[in-house]
Amino acid sequence: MKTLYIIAGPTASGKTSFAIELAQKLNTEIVSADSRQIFKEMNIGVARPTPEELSMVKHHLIATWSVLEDYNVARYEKEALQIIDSLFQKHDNLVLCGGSGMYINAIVNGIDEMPDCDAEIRKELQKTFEEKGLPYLQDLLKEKDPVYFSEADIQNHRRVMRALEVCFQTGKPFSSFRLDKKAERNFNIKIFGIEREREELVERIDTRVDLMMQMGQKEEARELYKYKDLPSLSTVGYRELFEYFDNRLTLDQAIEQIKIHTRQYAKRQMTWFRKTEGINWLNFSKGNINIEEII
RNA sequence: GGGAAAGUCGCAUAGUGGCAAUUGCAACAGACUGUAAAUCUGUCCUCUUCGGAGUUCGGUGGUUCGAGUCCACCCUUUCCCA
Repeated sequence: MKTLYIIAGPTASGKTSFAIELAQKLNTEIVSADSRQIFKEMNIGVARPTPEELSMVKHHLIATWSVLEDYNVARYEKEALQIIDSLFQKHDNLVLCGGSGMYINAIVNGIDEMPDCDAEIRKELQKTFEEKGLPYLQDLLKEKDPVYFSEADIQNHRRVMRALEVCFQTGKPFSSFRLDKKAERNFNIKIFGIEREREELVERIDTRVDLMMQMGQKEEARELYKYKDLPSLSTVGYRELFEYFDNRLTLDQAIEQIKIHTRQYAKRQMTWFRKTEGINWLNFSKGNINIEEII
């Protein structure tokens, strides 16, 4: 039976180097589960593994798509699964490493099949949202899909709009597609969560942000400024620098904001992973982890 | 030395006689089925059997039924003139 080793955890916890070590021990390859490292235009700011690291172990789904692309979890699930299947042809074990909880969840539990939606519909909804506000969309959802309306987070305009776009696209309620069916996978899954004491994680985040700046994150962001309104560029480490370019922040303020927002992101990741079923926590703040033991 | 302004719950900010006190940030907890490094929710003086109870607005006194708000003095800070 094939086994997929999943390495999850908050940003700056040390997933990358651990995954590489593990993959080397298992003599296998790594599939990324990172919603931002997948873009080829983003490098420094998303802490993509270095060329050296990438050469140590073969990586997949890193720098493979353009930020212009409309990427999403469903695409990720399909693509990653395909890669995983083909890699299992020649390997007994594989490593999946990343911090995007939803992406990992799509691999582990699957995600219900939903019809594609025209970009036009989303644009229309966005416009309606800006012109008429959330309450209007809430009313619309209540009418189109009372089931989802009663159970969804109605305050979250993203949730409301996503449901509506499916309703409009298909003429059926969004909830009718939400089967919450657990996917069958033909391989074993072992999930490990990397954990660090908060104080240490904060330190690591701060140092990493400073290092990114030294490595030219400002220049990278400048290059991507033209894409600043794309969803993919709505990313910590970029949006703050865009504000600096717009003279809304000083450079020091932008850097400070990046550090704060990265901490908050890490916290959200922990909230997500804490509820992940079957996760084995490895506390890197408390001594060394013996890889042999977890294999 | 003289004059002016200001001190509010971690930081910033509102409040000019009825206030446990506005808003933003941070922090903490949480949600998450196609934007997910996104987006959203709750808590945030203390205690609480969640009904309340007890302490607050630089300090000390005072006026008032009632003071963050008015008065006096003191302390501290900033600015201007020396």
